[in-house]
Amino acid sequence: MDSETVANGAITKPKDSPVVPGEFTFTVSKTDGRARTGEIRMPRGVIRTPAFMPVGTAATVKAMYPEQVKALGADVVLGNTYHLMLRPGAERVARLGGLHAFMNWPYPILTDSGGFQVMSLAGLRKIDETGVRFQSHIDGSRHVLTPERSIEIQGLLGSDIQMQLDECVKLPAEERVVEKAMYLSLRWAERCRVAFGEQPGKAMFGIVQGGTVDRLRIESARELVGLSLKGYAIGGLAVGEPQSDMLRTLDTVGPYLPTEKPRYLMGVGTPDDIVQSVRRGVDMFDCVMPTRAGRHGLAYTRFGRVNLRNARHAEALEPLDPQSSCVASSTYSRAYLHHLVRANEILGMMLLTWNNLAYYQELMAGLRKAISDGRLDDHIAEVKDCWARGEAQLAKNQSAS
RNA sequence: GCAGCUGUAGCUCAUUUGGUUAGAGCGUCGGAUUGUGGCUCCGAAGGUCAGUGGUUCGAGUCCACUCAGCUGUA
Repeated sequence: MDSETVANGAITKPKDSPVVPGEFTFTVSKTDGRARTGEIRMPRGVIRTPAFMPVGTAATVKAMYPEQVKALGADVVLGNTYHLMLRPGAERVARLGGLHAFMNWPYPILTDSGGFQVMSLAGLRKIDETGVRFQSHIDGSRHVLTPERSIEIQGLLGSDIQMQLDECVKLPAEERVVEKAMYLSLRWAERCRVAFGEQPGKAMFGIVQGGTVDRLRIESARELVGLSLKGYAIGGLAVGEPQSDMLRTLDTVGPYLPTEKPRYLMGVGTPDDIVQSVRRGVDMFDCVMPTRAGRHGLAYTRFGRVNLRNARHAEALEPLDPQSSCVASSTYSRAYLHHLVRANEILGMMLLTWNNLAYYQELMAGLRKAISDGRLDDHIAEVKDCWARGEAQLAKNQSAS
């Protein structure tokens, strides 16, 4: 564990992170098959890729101190247009000095455009060429989000990597629905690019859509690349389709994306999803899995998943992972975590979120090193073997008790 | 002591004038969760309807007694 984070049991003030003026750049230092490792540089810092970005929707990575998130090795967090525009409001965040100062995270921030949340959260929503009309899930108030307004909001927040507004379709869906959403997203990408203009040191990413239809994905990627953006996201995956469909879609899209630009697979995923996607050349990920699962009592570890709600942990004195450098993983007994989760105690959420993010960052660091060393496939085999052995052990303990 | 009320799943309660296999919420035991609602969803286990006896073709339901709890009263 980074001593900075736990010195004297207190969260310490982070060292100032002076903003270094400069361009937004991506350099690949090593490849292994289709996988690559490298760095995205921008004034607020460096993102080591492949990267996992903890999700900090409402200007907080839930149940974590920002200082902890950084100490775990996260170089960038995700913030959210939809949530922040509703509460506390983009203009207010701007008046308060921007999102970085507001949430005490001086490092890079990527913001989602709000398209996905409108699909997954908002009530009554209407999508047309101009944008999205929706009702807030908080108070029912009515709002309009256009591509231009989404970029404006992300600018007010001070986001370093801004996402185009897109329409994300839940799968399975009819092909014509997916196609319509893909073309609308393309037109919105162009409007977002114009609205974003030229902003040194910052980037706007486009989002490839098209469901699991190869023809649509290829068309989407081709058109987007024509806009020569600074990075390309693959959206609309892990939204209900089997993993095999997702991986096949990555295989399809990969060749159409420029190798010198970062690739971001949005909303993914489980450790296995991430490992498989890194092999296919993805550089960036974000997912609520480690944080949400943590709040619900599920731990991700080197030895697979552990559901701490389960009665079998009630008197288990061993920690989640005695070898881990993370305090939450190596010091607290499963019995204690079980109790905290059952009692719905805040500390339970904090410790499990901490453990999960630690594991995710450890997973990414391992993948980066393996790519550097040119032994990614061997490394992945080891990682998966460890999950399998852990879960077999858990099953054995269960049948024994 | 007397009178009244109450007794159904671990808990809080349903169960139309007696009528198929007594239900719900919470809890318990599992599972799901992928560009975050600490939200939510799915499945399972769990009952001698306080007990005994009676009336009836048929009783959680009606009657008697016993037990337990609550309230009032001398």
